[in-house]
Amino acid sequence: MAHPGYDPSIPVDPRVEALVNEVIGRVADKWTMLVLEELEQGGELRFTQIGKRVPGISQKMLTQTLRQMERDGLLVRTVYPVVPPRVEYRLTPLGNTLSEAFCGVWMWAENNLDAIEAARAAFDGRAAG
Amino acid sequence: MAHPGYDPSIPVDPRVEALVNEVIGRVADKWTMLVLEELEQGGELRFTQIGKRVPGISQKMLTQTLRQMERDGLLVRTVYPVVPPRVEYRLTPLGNTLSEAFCGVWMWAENNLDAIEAARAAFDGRAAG
DNA sequence: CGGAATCCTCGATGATACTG
DNA sequence: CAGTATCATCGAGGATTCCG
Repeated sequence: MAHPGYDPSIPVDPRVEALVNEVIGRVADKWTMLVLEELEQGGELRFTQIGKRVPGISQKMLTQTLRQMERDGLLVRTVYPVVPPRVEYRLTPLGNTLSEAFCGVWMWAENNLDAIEAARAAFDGRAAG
Repeated sequence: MAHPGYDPSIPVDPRVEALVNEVIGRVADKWTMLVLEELEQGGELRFTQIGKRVPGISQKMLTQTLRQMERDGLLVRTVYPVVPPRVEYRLTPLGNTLSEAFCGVWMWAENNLDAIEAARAAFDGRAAG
């Protein structure tokens, strides 16, 4: 991987590499990224609030995403024993650092939207013509 | 989104936001990220070389991923008219900047593998016990 | 070698209904 | 409200075959 500290001459532990890939695959998940962003913005949010803030997510995927994130230590789930039930989600410090790490990608996407659209138009033009 | 320049009081153009989400969804794709890393490391690589370096990718997905990345302007595809065919792929500057942007996420994953495994173990222990 | 085309499967996801 | 459980689908992706 091309990041500081990577040296191709030093073989990476395959188990470590596999786990990194698995973790990347997980956190790079569409819903995970969107939920992460909403909690970063919103602080502590309830189940339904998150659902409203993430357009298009189904209740099933929201539950599933939140469970995985909780299991990975990205957020904490707090149940208030009241009726009706009240469940709050908030990022852990680990979740916050991941959010920061993704910051560069969000900025890249915003900064390069035009370049990408231009590239696509050029590519499609080539394909057509 | 929680990144510099984001202000919730300024409504984001929905079209821009949709496109950002689409781009994020694309580049955050598992295969895209892995191919990006290999090209960042390897410089100019041939189709088969990339396939070997990305364990588990099928020929179909490799082709598909490379086409999308080419269309998005992340890499250039060069065909040498020789026999047998020789096709080289290399990142564009845009591809390089994306790779840099992802660098933070790779580092996060590596640096926090232990924390994630510990969180999972704790979560699973709670669930079982 | 570097694909394109085809078929097929399986898992991710959505929709729906029910519950503490 | 915040889920769980169940069923249905749909498309991503793998396997295979063929080609310039």
